[in-house]
Amino acid sequence: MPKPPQQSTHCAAADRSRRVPAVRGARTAQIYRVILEAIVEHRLPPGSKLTEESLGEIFGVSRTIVRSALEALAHGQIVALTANRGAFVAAPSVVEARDVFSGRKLVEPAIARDVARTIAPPQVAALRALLREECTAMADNDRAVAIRLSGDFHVAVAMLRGDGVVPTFLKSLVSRTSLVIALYGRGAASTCGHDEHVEFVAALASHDGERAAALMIDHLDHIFSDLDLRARDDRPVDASEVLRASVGRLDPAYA
Amino acid sequence: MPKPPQQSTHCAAADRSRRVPAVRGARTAQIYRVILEAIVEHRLPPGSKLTEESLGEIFGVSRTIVRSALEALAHGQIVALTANRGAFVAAPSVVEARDVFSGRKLVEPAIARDVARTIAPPQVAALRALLREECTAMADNDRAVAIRLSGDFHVAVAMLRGDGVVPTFLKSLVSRTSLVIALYGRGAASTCGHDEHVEFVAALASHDGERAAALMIDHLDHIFSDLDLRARDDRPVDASEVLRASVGRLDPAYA
DNA sequence: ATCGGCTCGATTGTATACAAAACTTGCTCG
DNA sequence: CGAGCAAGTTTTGTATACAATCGAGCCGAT
Repeated sequence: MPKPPQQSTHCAAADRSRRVPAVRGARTAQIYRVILEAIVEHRLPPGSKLTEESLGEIFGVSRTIVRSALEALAHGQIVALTANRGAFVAAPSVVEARDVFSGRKLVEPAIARDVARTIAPPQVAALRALLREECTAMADNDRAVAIRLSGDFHVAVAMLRGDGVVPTFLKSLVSRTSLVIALYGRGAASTCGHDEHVEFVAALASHDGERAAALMIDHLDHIFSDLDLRARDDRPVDASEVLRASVGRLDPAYA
Repeated sequence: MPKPPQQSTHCAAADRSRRVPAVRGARTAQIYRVILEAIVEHRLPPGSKLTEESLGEIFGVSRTIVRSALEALAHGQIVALTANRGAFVAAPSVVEARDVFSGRKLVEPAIARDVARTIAPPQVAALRALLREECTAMADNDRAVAIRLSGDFHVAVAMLRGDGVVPTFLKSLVSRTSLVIALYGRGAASTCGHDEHVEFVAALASHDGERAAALMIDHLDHIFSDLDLRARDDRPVDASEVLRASVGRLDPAYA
């Protein structure tokens, strides 16, 4: 009988920038990441069809790998799988949209309270650095990146308690929030909670957990109330085009 | 271009008892469920090897399906995949064990506060019914079922707010808790928070959110402090045997 | 006796083949 | 002109084949 692997040293040391949920191969993880990023940055709108074979062609792998990545994405509700119909970028219903925000409103204030207690100056500085990036992106009118950074901020706050289940959960909620905004967001309002982020960091820095929690709730309410919850029909986009562009700026391995 | 599927009506209607995270086929879901149950009920101890081919033989499917189920389980950290080595029942490290409890202590009190506000008499009755089941199982000395029901109780509380992301997250934490107990639990202490459950329901019934939250924290602390966090080496068990038994009591389709 | 290396068997990683299902298109008929 | 049907095409679902990798056991050298 084979020996079990040594106990996992938590979430091991070195991964590149963003960790990816347990996905077997490196290639699967790569594809997972590229597709997720395209979705989160609104380059692939909700409802877009993700055909296994064309994805496989783009990434230079067989459907086997692509399927694995799609299943992983489906697990996080980023992609919807329909039997015999295939994979589509998820289009959260209004009910699901409410659910995502209800989840965030449950978890994030609790995180804020926790973090406010233990946060140290260098961590405050790190958050402020993120805010500056956000600011730059908004100044450049780079909407896609601004959306992503805005989400990254919330995740970064959660990660101050260390990586773990809660940050992972929040990551998934943040990604889905991006989908909700893609579907129901109107105009620029949804992206620019920037000032609210600044104020929130101030509350954290002064160890005022209650205030931080309250600000977080307001912030989430604000984003939510800026939605127009009547179904939109963004017309789907050709996934091949979008992803082929992504592959351009990847490791040479995927030339 | 194919039309995207209609927006998901939240978490669609009919599944059998327990829902399963987005897994494509019915067969994959079935296998997922059987393995998960065996793990949660401690019939498959942490570290057990799950060989694709033997599982495939047991369930009468090819490795393709088994792999899919294993990947889904790995996504919830119930199973650990190691490159070129295969799948093992996860053996959470001490760090991970702490993380799981820290996640639960963050989320469950918040849930409790929320539920206490809105709970109605029939829901209280439903929880009490669950408690009676728990009691029965403990009286019968049916440890495996008692463990599962104890977890089910926590999930049931979360589901009072409706199905959604938070209950799903909690389900995953509860499953992992079961693994932690399998590894580090000592004696019967870990299972029988039964009295604490009773008291907790009383707090909910009287709409005392603060008390319910406090009781929940105590309860989780109690379970956690009953652990012996020095690594145990349960010797792994033959997965084939255990699962073959499970298959016995399944749909005739898997004869 | 122990350590290092080698070969063999077992198991996973990936691609591909084939079957089933769904979508498309074009035709017929009302 | 539109609805309905039918063959053909595309795409998914599953099994299987083959290559790559890992671990175990054996052997020989120190």
